Amino acid sequence: MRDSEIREIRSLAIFAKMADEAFDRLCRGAYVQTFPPQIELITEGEPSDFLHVLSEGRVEMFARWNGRETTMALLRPVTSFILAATVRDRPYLMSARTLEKSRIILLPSEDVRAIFEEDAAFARAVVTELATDYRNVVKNTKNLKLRSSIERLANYLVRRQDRAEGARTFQLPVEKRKIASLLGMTPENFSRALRTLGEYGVEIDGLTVTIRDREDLVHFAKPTPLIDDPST
Amino acid sequence: MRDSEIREIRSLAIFAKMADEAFDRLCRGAYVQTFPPQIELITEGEPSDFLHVLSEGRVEMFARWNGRETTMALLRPVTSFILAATVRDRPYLMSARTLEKSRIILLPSEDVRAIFEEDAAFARAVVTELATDYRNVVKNTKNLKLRSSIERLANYLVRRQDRAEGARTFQLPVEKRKIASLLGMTPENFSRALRTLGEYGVEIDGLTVTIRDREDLVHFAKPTPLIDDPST
DNA sequence: CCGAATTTTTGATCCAGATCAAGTCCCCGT
DNA sequence: ACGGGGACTTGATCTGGATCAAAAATTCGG
Repeated sequence: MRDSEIREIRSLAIFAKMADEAFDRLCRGAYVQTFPPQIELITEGEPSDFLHVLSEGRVEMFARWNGRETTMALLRPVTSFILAATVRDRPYLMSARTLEKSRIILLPSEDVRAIFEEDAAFARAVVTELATDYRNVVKNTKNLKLRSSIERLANYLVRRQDRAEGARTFQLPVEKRKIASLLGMTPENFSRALRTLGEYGVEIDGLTVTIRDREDLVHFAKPTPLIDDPST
Repeated sequence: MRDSEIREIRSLAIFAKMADEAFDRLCRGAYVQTFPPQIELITEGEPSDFLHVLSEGRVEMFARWNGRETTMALLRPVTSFILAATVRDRPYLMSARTLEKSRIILLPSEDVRAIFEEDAAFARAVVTELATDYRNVVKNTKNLKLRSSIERLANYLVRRQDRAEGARTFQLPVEKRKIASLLGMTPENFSRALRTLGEYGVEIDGLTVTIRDREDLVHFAKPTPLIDDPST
């Protein structure tokens, strides 16, 4: 593993405070791999042999049942993923695929669990991470159950604008069909919903979004930190 | 706190392995309260001052947004709830109300966090609990996004029968409207879906369900451990 | 730069599930 | 036992969103 990668991992909240010795041991068993786009990195149901860290590129988490498929999350560097499966030593609940050429760091789950037993700082960080993830999934459930699809889209755009530091114009992070699936809607419905939001000052050109009147959009979207703030 | 209650809490996986000293300290600050039915124990958005343990009775977790409300979970003894909010010292994401007369043990969140910092066994147990909870919410999301409402209901009944150790006849745990909301459907739609499942050998009389032909129902429901097994 | 494949949009239609409106049933307190 | 209120069911209707179909716009490999 490159020095830059080691520093990268180290900077993740989950690894930041653990003892050097433990961190070194974790890195010893780790390896890095670069994948082309559209590679299925992990498949739901399989044993969780590695904790994954996305170092470069883009990854989609998704799930399948009975011939259907839905996007569960879109990841960008630097993030770890499938921590819960690793910790519990249980099969993956979600699958993951690269959306573009991506570099993934693989940490053997056994090592992660072993070091977790020994290093208290690491254990605490894992708790914080899992609690945060848990709360984000709960927020997502509320989003799905309490809002219509157009409301979810409106709030998604508001959040995107926040992420773009409030810029009037910003880019959607991935193709629309993925965002549609993430929000629990079809591409067709997504497209129409976007047009409908034109009434509230949303303009769209390809992946470029312009929010003409944020006030107006927010008034419609009615965001709340209890659903829409990913940090709390 | 009564001796029986102390033993009760102690038997929860999350508290089972911690040091006696730490456990005693946790109990010292704890107190117990009995609530009548329909009392809102906690309200989303409020600071998470206590980790709650349901000792007797029944509790509903629910969430509100923009005048709408949805059931998030139904709890029965003995369970802790809102662990993630406590650990992260963040506002509750869900509200909770008693469905019947209930006894609740309240553990000051500050104590929980303090002891969590000191007692490694407790920290590990918290991780396991959070990872399990996280995975259950993910399963729930898959259930919501990948299945129609009648498929969710069919799988719910299969799970219920499992919980009743496979008995042909068993009782629904709460009023139907709550189950409907939990499954993300209206009471009317719930009622009709139940009738529709008659085709697959489901009979209903009040809260009493009889599964005439489990094979048939399972064939329709297509359960998978990656959604329907709460233990993995 | 061209052609093929994929995504996106638009239109038409369909359907699952919501809403509205009445009953009916059941529980519960007096 | 009776009356009242909520829960449940049933029917009628409506609608958000899905599906089907087919252009239009993009992307990408060669």
